[in-house]
Amino acid sequence: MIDLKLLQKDFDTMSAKLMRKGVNASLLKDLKTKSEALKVAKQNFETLQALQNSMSKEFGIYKREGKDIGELKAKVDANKIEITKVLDIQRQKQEELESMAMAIPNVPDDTVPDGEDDNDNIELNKVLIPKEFSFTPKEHWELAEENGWIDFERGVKLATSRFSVSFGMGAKLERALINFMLNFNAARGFEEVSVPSLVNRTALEGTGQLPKFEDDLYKMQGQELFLIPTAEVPLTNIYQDEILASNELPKKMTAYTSCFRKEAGAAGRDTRGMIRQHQFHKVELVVLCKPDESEVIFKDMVSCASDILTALKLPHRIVNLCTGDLGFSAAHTTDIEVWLPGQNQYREISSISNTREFQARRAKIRYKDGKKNLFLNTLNGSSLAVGRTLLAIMENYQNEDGSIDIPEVLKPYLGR
RNA sequence: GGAGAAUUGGGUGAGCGGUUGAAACCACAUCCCUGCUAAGGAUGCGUAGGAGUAAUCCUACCGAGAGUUCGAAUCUCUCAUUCUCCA
Repeated sequence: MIDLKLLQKDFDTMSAKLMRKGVNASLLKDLKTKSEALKVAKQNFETLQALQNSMSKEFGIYKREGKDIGELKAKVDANKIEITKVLDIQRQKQEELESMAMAIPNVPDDTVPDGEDDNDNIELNKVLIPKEFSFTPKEHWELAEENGWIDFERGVKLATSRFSVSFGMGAKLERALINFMLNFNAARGFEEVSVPSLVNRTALEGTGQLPKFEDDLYKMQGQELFLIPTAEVPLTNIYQDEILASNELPKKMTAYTSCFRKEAGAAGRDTRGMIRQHQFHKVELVVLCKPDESEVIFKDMVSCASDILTALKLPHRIVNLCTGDLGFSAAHTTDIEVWLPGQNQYREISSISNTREFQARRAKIRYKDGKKNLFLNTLNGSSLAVGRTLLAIMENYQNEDGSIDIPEVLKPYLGR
C-alpha cells in the first residue's frame, strides 16, 4: 500500500509519480481528502470515547460511595448514543478509504523509464551471443513433440487448454532444473523453503494480487483459499504481521512451487507450446531486508538469475521495465529475457522486483530498528520459470536432426 | 464424528465486571555496587493511531468477530487454533 501519510504531506510529488503509472489524479485527490476526513472522524470519536471512559470511571466511584447516579447515568447514556453515531461514520470512512487505497499501485522509482508497454523497456545488457544455426531452428513445441518430451493434447484432455504433460527426459529435465536452481540459489545464501500451494485472501492482499486481480486466480469452491500464482505470495507472507529483529535480516529465501494462473487477459496469446500455461513450475527468490540494503540485494538477485542462465549457456538479455509494463506492487523491475532461436526473439524468463515498503505495509511486516519499528523492504524474483527454461534449452540445444543436447551442468542431475 | 478444557505482553504465568495496559518471575536494556568469569541493588522494558516544541496526554488492542453493560481480559454467542478423553 502507498504511504497515506506521505500522500497527505507531499501530495504533489507523490501524485506526479503515481500518475506516471496511470493512476487518475482526481482519484488521488479524493484519497487525500478521505484520509484527512478519516483523521477528523477518528479524533471526534476519541474525544467522545475519552469522555465516556472518564464518566464510567466516575460511575464506579459514585456507586462505591453510595452516591446518586441518576443524573450521571442520563449523561452517560446520551453520550453513548452520540458515540455510536460517530463510530458508524468513522467505520464507513475507514472502509471506503481502505478499499480505495488497496487498489492503488506502488509508486515507481524515478529511475523507471516512462513508457506504454514492453516496447518501451530499456535493454541494460546482453549476456552470451546467440549461436548461428546452420539450419532453420525449430520452435520448442515441435521439438517437444518430436522427442516425446511434452504432450500438449493429453494435457488438454486431463484438464483444459494450457495444460500439458511431460514424459521421460522432458519430465526429468524439469526436475533436474528445479534441483539445479535450488542448489544454485542455496549456494548464494538463499534458504530453501517449502510452502503451501493454497493461500488465503489476507496473504494475497499482502503481496498485492488482491483485491484487483482476483480474475487471474484459481479459487477453491466454498472456501477463501486460492491457488498461488507465484511462490512470492506464501514466501513474502510468512512473516506477515510480524516484527523481525534487525539481526534476522536479510531473510533470503528460495522455493520451488507450481504456480497457477487463469491468464484471463491473455486470450489468444502464446496459445501454442508452454510459454503461457495455467500451471507451471517456478523457482522463486524472495528477500526481506532493511531499506538501505535492498538495492544491493536486488542486483544480487538479478545476477543470481542471470548466472543460472549463463551456467546453462543460454543467451539472454537484461531489461529495465518501463512504467507501463511495471507490475502493481513493484517500485522497479528488471526482466531477464532468454533467447529463443526458434521464435527468433528474446522472451521473458525471469522478473525481479523491488517493492520497497509497498508489500510490507500491506502485509504489516516490520523490523526493529533500535527503538523504532519500521517497514522493511520486500523483493521477489523468479530464478527461473522452469518450463520456459526447458523450452529455451530445447530451442538453443537443438540439432539438425531434431535431437536435443543436454546442458553440461545438468548432467550430474540426470545421472550422467 | 462426539464430549470437555484451553488461548493473556519476548518467555513462564496471575488476574473478584470498575484507577488492570494488565501482578509476579525469567529474559532483555541502562545505571549503581563489587577487583574479578558470579552475586546483589535501582530503574526501564508491548503495539498502533492521534494531540503537543517537549515533559506528557488521549484512543484502541489480553486468539478473531459480534453482543450484554454506564463500564468487559473478566459475562453471552459465533468462528479459528491447540490439548485431553470417547468412538
